[in-house]
Amino acid sequence: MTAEVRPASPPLTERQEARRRRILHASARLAGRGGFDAVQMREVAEAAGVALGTLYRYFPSKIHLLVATMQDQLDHLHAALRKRPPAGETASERVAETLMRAFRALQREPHLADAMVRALTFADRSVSPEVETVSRRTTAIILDAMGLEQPTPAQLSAVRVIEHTWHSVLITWVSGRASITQVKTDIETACRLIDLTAP
Amino acid sequence: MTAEVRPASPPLTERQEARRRRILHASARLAGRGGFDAVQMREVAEAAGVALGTLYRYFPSKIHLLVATMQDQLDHLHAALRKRPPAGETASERVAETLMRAFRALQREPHLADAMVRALTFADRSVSPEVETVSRRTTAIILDAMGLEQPTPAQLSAVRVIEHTWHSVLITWVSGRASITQVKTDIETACRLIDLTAP
DNA sequence: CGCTAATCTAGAACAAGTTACAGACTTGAT
DNA sequence: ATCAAGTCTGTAACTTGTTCTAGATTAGCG
Repeated sequence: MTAEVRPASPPLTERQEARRRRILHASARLAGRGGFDAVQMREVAEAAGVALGTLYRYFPSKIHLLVATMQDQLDHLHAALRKRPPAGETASERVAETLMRAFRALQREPHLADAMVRALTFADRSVSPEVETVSRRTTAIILDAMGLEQPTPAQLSAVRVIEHTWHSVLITWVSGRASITQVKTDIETACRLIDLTAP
Repeated sequence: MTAEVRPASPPLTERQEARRRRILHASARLAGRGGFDAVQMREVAEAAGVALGTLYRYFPSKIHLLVATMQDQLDHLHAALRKRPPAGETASERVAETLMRAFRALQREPHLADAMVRALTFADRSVSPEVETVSRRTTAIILDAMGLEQPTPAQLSAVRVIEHTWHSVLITWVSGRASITQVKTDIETACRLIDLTAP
């Protein structure tokens, strides 16, 4: 019920690392079909070839599991983005371009997006550290796109608002309440804040 | 599993209206204690003096119930805001002031806020109409604060981003990942977008 | 190798959201 | 006032996330 103290996790053995991978893989695969609801802990455990208790030892809840899945996907995305950086003239264009590229990646797996986004926003305090990690990685991606050495406090505020918009627009998109054009407009609108802070 | 077609709901008898009120009241009271988890359907039914099946006839899921609870609270808020409109000079100041007032109202009942915000963002497609209603009311509150007759498309975009920021910052606040000062800063930053669209 | 602690497995058990159903009660129209 | 249709009640069952337990396996160490 309350958050656990997380002592710096001991290094995993090879077989444990493999188990962890299998679990995350199974999670992503099931999510890729029916979304959040299709990720059922018993099925994940079976697909990963581990006992239910073991699954819970690795990921203390379904939300933890899905947030970890998201961390994983974000890593892939960040790597892909580094390979081909955005080409826009201004910082705000580059950020918007980057986020739209991320969005198109999500569009390719809408069910997976559903599972990850719902888990991320439903997460309670016990998952805060993991959600923070996701947030930091997102921030890093945006700052990368801006291409700044030392962002000013005003710029960091703008980035925060852009991130809020990003998360919330994803929610409305996965729940079918926003069209793809709407997503694009909202992201671009939020990105204008960057121009406001660097004239 | 899939969304139902909702035929324009027939008018409720007096006793039915009373039942509905009792249910919403019980929901808000339980939420006011332990938040989302404390709103347990069996307990709501018992506290409202209706059978479990009846509760589900009025609100087809826990999420529907909590979103309806939010609609209810928003109405109260909107009424209170109309009585004492925001006093700021510029539109963006007035919007920021209004949202901060709403935020202070939520702070007074943090558990209730938790329940409503979590439900709102976890809602899937089957709850879209109800969530849309909440969104429209929020938009109305913001437009009221701006005090405009005919908002331009650009201004409507800005309002959308402000709303995204509002929802997302609430999520981070209820999950303990953002301080109250952070909330204030983020709201004010988003509101700057309004100035950008009306020079 | 042989021991000990940690980990893993299989499966039962529990909790809360949701559904199903039989019988009692209301409502509205005649 | 009576009847049919719709609603409500009480209760059990079902589903899926989560916890627990007893015994098998594994890892690390002397």
